[in-house]
Amino acid sequence: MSSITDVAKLAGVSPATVSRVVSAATYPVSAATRERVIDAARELDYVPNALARGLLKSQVPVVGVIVHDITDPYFSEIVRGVEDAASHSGYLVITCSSERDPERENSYVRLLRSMRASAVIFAGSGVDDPERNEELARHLVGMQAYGAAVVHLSPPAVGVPEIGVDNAGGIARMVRALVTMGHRAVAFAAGPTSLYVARERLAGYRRGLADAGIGLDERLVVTTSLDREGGAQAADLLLDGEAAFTAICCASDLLAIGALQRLGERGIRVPDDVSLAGFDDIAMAGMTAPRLSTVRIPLREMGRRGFELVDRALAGEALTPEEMPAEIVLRESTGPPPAVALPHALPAITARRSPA
Amino acid sequence: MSSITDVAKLAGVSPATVSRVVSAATYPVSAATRERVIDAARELDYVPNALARGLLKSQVPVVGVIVHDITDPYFSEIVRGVEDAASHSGYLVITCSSERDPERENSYVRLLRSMRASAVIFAGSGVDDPERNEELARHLVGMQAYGAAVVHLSPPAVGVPEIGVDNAGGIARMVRALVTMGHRAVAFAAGPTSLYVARERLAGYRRGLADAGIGLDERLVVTTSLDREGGAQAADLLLDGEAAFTAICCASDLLAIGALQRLGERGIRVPDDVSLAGFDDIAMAGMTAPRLSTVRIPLREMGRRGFELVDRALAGEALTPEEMPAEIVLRESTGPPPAVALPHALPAITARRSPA
DNA sequence: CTGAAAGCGCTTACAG
DNA sequence: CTGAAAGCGCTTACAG
Repeated sequence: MSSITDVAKLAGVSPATVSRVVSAATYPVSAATRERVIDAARELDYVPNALARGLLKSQVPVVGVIVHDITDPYFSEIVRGVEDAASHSGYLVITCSSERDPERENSYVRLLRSMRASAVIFAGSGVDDPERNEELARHLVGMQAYGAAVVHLSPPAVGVPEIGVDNAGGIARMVRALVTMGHRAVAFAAGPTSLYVARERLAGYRRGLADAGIGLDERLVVTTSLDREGGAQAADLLLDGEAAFTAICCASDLLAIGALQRLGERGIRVPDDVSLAGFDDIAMAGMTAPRLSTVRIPLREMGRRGFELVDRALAGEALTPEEMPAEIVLRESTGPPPAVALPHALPAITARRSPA
Repeated sequence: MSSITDVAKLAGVSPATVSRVVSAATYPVSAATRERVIDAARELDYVPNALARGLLKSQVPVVGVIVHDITDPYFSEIVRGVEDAASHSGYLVITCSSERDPERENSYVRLLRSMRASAVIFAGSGVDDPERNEELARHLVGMQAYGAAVVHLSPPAVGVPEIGVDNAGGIARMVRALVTMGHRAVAFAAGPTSLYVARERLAGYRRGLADAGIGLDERLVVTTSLDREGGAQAADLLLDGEAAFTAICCASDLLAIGALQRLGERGIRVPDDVSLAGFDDIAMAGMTAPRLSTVRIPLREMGRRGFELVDRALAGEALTPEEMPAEIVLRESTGPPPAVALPHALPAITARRSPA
């Protein structure tokens, strides 16, 4: 491994001069000297040591992204956006799948701090855990002390996110679209109330109903986990309940996909017997049969924008909160309501199945 | 930001002593001193500077994973496995979506080198590009020069991968399973021949056919891209071709999902009219309707194992190549062949649709 | 335009 | 068991 000193020797100049031509800095160096340095660097296959540089600058061009799970398409899409923007500026991105576990999250942030990462981007929604927040806050203060930026892509435990999502508006619009199709009894599969996003989306459901002048039937709101299992569970709960419904609005695509599957297992056709809508518009939403109607969030764009904010913050600019749009996209999983609503239609559906 | 010196002062000891208690090293320090240091460190919220440490050790506990696209579930699963294993050892993982572009790949590896990352794991299959390989090789030599490990999870341009996958065996077994169900005319949707994996999987198809004593019909092998679009294209090609087939074996799940969708659009039922099989067993394979029969590769496990090898290599051990198994999982997209094979059954299928 | 020198925050022989 | 000193590879005032 050749160092700056090796290059300096070979080029017959001082290390300071090599530094001046090799680093991005714009510093006057004579053309002849510059060329000799470049030749020497190439000859020695010199690659600057970012650690040494980072030690001086007290940070390295690395940004960490805290996600729930990189395997969840919602997050991998965001991470990709961050990566695209970051790599343009010569930054590397570290992925941290915290599984929403405060301990893992803290340990990741501590590691990021010890590495003097230039920034942390929180892509997942916060969970309510005062204990977590105490230690996390300490690390964040520590990071800011050496000049790192912190950006939230979703509401943090306290305060406003640098980049929010119009979660409530998105769901409200979807509910209204369903009402326009003729639905009056729209159920809602909500995520856990400990998650900010889930709460916002539930609020959107309420608002959508209110906008349409439809009263809320608490029996039509089922709270489960924000994944596929939760969706299956929600479908069962609704089907085994008393309240009539002709559409199910889900707080996430994964939830909707789980519901779609369970509905299929129970012989219920979508959208003939019931309409179904998701949220997020992950790639998978366009691959199901029928394809899912959903609310689209520009996930990748959100990641990109997240890095842009990091870049700005690093440049000393103050950040003003912004919000990503959430627009509905209607595909084949939604349609007009059936003649008889579920779960009352269940016996007929079962009968329809058996002879086949 | 307090440094080791600050802690030393507060504890009334030398920086060397602080280093000895704070770093993982097992060095004799009296219990009393140790305690004073720990108290001082806590009081100052001291977090060691990994950059300074890395400068001395000439590497930081960071490993880079080069993937095609973190958004592709095949790769995010692997990355998650690496992450799980890495975080146990206090390593951070950097994701690099190269899009199989030699330039991006080189630039990522160079960045990793400048950061003195402890290792690079190549998760994607190599592409044939001599030019790429020249620069890449230089960077890899550079990394090894400072003690970094390099691990391939798929065949590299030259040599044997540290962790291979039984691609050929997996496809061969799937072909045999289809033959057992009664199929004789099994088509194959292959990936681009420039990709090692794609070539291996094609070889598996050939072998499977040979094992079953069935002659190869070149018209039944269609070469497209390894994604959803490729799958739709493959379905069209086969359907618009002359050769009869009752099953389609795909080189990847994404390919199979694309084919499934196109088949559906053209009114063809799976598995009634044609059987369909994928490869990889990404999460999505279990969510389609019908659920996809496929060949399962333990992706996450592969990632975990990849980091374990890094760990070993870093400890100075020599690595011996190993192979991950690929086992078939039969779900609902495969079944007995229809009475009349495609594409000859097409007119009847079209007729079946129209009246509806 | 160029160089000598100090220093970023650690670790590690070397003494004691 | 503890400490003083050197050095990892850079960058940046400060001189010239």
